Amino acid sequence: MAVKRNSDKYHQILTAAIKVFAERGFSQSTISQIAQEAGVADGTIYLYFKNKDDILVQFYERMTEHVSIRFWEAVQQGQTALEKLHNLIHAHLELFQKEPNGAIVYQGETHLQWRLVQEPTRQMSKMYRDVISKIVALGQDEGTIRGDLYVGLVKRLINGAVEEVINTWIHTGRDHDLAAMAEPLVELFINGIGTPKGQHDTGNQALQQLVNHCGDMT
Amino acid sequence: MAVKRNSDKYHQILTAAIKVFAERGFSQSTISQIAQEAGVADGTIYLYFKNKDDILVQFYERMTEHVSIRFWEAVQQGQTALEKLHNLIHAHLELFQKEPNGAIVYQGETHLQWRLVQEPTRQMSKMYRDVISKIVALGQDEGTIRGDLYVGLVKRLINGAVEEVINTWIHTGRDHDLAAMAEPLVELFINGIGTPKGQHDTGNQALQQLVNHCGDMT
Amino acid sequence: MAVKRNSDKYHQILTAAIKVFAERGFSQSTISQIAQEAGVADGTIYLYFKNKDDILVQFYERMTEHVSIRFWEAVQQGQTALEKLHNLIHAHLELFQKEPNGAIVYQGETHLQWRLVQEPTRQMSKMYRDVISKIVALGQDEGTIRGDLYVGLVKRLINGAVEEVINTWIHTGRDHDLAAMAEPLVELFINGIGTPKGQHDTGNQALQQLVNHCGDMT
Amino acid sequence: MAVKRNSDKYHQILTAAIKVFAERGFSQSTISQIAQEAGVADGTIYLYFKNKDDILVQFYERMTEHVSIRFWEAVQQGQTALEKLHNLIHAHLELFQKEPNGAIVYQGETHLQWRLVQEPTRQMSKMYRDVISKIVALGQDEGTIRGDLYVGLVKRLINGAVEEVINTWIHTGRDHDLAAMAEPLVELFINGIGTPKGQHDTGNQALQQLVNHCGDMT
DNA sequence: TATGAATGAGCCTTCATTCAT
DNA sequence: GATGAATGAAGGCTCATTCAT
Repeated sequence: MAVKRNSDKYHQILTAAIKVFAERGFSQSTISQIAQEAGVADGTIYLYFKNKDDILVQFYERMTEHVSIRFWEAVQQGQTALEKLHNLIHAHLELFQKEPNGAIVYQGETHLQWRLVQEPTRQMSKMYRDVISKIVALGQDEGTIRGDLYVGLVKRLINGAVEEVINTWIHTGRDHDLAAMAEPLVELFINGIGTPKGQHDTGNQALQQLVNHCGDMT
Repeated sequence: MAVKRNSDKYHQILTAAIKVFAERGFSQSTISQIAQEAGVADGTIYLYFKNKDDILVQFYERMTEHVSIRFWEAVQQGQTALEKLHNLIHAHLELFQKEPNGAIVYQGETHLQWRLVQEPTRQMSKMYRDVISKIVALGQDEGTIRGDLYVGLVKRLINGAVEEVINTWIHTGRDHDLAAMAEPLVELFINGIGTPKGQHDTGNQALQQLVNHCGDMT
Repeated sequence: MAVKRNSDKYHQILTAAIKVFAERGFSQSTISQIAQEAGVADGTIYLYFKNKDDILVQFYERMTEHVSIRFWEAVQQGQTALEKLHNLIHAHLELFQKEPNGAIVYQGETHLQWRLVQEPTRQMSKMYRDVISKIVALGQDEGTIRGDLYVGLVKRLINGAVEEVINTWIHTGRDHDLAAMAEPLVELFINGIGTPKGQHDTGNQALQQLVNHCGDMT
Repeated sequence: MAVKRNSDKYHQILTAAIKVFAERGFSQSTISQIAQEAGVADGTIYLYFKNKDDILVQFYERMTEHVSIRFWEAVQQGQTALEKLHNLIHAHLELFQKEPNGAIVYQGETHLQWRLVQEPTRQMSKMYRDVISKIVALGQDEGTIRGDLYVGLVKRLINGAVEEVINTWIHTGRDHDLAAMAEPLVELFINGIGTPKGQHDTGNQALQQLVNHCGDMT
């Protein structure tokens, strides 16, 4: 344990572990498989990690930190709310596209290893919410984003949709360009799937009622 | 195996298993824990299920079938596309709210036990896509849903958002009314988070460009 | 246990058990398999047999008794020692040819289930020795069988050869006529594989010494 | 599995296993018993053997090879057919006397674990037949062994008798000198149990007929 | 008598973890 | 630091046996 967490071996093992976890799932992966993938002896792993769980935990901690930095960075590089939102989603997709193993593990094990990764997951969730919150506020200032939004729900809408896009990508052979989905996604978030409002009189009272009613939430 | 799959014991064991799986994850759950929870002997489980995997598989098969029926039912009970969409999402949320353990297992193990539940998962995904597809087509006929939509993405948007809402509910103690989230969700899907289009001149050219560009997808 | 050991069910089960034992070996056979083969419920077996071991034990007891009777009968139907010997071996081969499952179980499990079948096996061995002993004595009286024989060894010679012939028959698909091997076997027992003694002067002193030396045993 | 098959531990475990198998039979033996007998942990066995079956298989393979070498060696050290036959049988008895556990397992499990040890058993059988075949041919050249023999049957005669002698030895406390049985056995094989042919006129026509008839086989 | 669902002890096997080298 | 043989606890699964019907 006195071994530095930045040595080559450390990263070698962590990378190998994530690859194995991605292929077989955390519980179905064995220390031996990780050791073999990393090209080290089984025992060596215990010089860098407290135990098997610890590998996952350290991955989550690093992933959370890495993602946080990258997301804030992406958001800052946009001027308008819309640009920021686009950059956020693009960064999200790009990151997971570049590190598909990390993506698989991150998205797959989050729910199952809840106990282990509770804390990093909470941080990640909070960070995402803060980012969205900031973008929404800016957009509202700009007049490009509606004022009557429940940010918590918007965060779930965006995060859920993005993760579902990533999941589909993972399970369909990862052949298409994931990052390219950022634009159509943003467009859907902004405009919705309904016909432009105010442009025509829908005459459909029930729909208007439902939509109006739905819009009450703040 | 010669024992009926509709007996009391069968459901007793399946229910117990789902509860245990929800609490500890499939891989961390033991047959003994399930047996204890079900109030039967370990060996009894093997009179109703081929092996541990089979419990999960049978749960998925039943869940898929149940959900399919329920979703189509819900959609049929709506007149307009909007009503149908609302009913679908409400049914989804309500179902998982009523059976939180099933929800946890279903959403949690899908990715990890991919090998085992591949087929049911594919069916479920296809069913969801078909439902969305039908609603979108109807809405386009009605003039309430945009014509320039990529249904695959819409499905991911809606499904992802709904599942994220469920996940959040699961991980926050399940205290609020999950089904009540249907209306605000639908409203977001329909109207998006942007300000009503055409009502004001945004003056922000970059945004318009981005949004316009995004809108190209068909 | 109060159930008669001569009812139809009893024989039905015993026959089924021997068939299953012959196919899979005693240890690899299950009560369920036997029950299925016999067309009865698992529990029914325990009305006729104390436990699984008891099935084998009762088979051995019956087999031993049956074989004893048959062998003595065969021997009595011969006049000369040679005829008796031939009849014995023919009966042995014929019996096992008619009941190959019994043969397989009898020959296969004898050594392995030694503890269980010790007593019947001892009886069988003793009976065989007695039969051979009687035949040898008669032959010596007749002048057709050598006087300088160690009966214990003769019994092993004959019994071993016959059982090996049966084993080979079992493991080669049981296609040839087993009982027909009686005559050539007897001929070998009587005349040996050496050239007729006294007919030629072997000139090979070492051989004569060895054979003479061997002949010392009484 | 990556562990050498010639290490001390390997032999330690194999020896222990054969001892346990000899005492209780293969099916009734447990890995724990073997581990305890070998003085290792249960898991250690799986570093050297794929599974329980593999222990038996490896034993058979080694036994077959060892026996083959030893038998051919013994045969080569004899000059005449008779000497060779004697050496073969003596080697057989001596080998099994020195390793009684191996003998018990080898003779006992051959039939029952047929599936597992089919191949080694076939090799052993073929080897034995080849050895006998060679000896018989030599003896016929020398004029010491009859010309009208069916080698297959001779092999069964000799092998069966020798194995029966070994079995009896095993089941009678192994107190007498097994190897010493080689000479009387050979003498019986060569001369048979009948009175010397041609020395006296047996007057018993039926016997002569039978024996003559039997002798027809080639 | 007959049934067969239920039981639970016991076994094979895996694998995280340790430690002597 | 690095190794990998050794450990042994734990889990999935089987199956002989029982017993309520």
